[in-house]
Amino acid sequence: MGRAPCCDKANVRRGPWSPEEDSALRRYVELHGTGGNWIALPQKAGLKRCGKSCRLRWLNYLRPDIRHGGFTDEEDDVIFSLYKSIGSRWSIIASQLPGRTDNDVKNYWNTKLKKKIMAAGEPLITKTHHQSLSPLPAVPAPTVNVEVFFPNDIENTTSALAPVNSCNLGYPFGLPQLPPADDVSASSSASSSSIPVASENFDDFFLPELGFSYWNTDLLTAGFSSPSYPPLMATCANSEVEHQGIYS
DNA sequence: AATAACTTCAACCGCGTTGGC
DNA sequence: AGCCAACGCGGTTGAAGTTAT
Repeated sequence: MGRAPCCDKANVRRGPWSPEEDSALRRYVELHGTGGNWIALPQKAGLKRCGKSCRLRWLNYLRPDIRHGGFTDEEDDVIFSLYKSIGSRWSIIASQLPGRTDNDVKNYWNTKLKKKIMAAGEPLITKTHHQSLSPLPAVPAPTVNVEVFFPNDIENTTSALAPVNSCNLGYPFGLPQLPPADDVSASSSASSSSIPVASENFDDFFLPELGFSYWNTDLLTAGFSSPSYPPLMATCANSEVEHQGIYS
């Protein structure tokens, strides 16, 4: 037995959205918000559409902050860099590109950027999502020292040495929230004596063969962040692994 | 001008995750 | 703790548009 369908397919419209449907959905969301319930929304908005379809249409096309049009070279760089690091995790990649959706980034990668990069002779070495989450038992959880620099930001440039017992070096899921301009506590924490304690899952994320394009989420949470991010440069070294790189 | 081949991207599908009960 | 509805995501599809022959 398969999964139950999310809606009654016989009684919902499918395929491309008409301008009338777009304006009905836009008007409803602008007046009432989504109410946190996409399933109930189409009926309230007078649409013969599946809630899932409404959600997708809003998120990928109708949202006011969506950017349409071609990708810039800077965006290309971000996509390629992140794809190399984390693979096809499009929602995370898109979250670093204001106004772009995961669907946009995915389509752009699959139809244009991948070909462009291959034509340029760049190797497309990456990890799939599942591979990147697989433990690597060959790498023992080490004690590491992490040194942090913010080359473009005087406020945060103070390098900080943060000894941690084990380190979940991972791509910074949820990039650091920028502290308010008058909030000095976040930026000063990077150089304070308050050492963040990393979590236990070092080998969940550590991919030594890719170099240090990974970062410790706990350190970011603790305030190792910069308004000028990227680039963020860091070194990570211990007796068994040593990496240095620039995230950009 | 016709049409085949190719490209683009909006939309769909189904699975994993989350959160409320 | 377990169930289940809803959400969110990544992979895939297919219609529409564009280019080549």
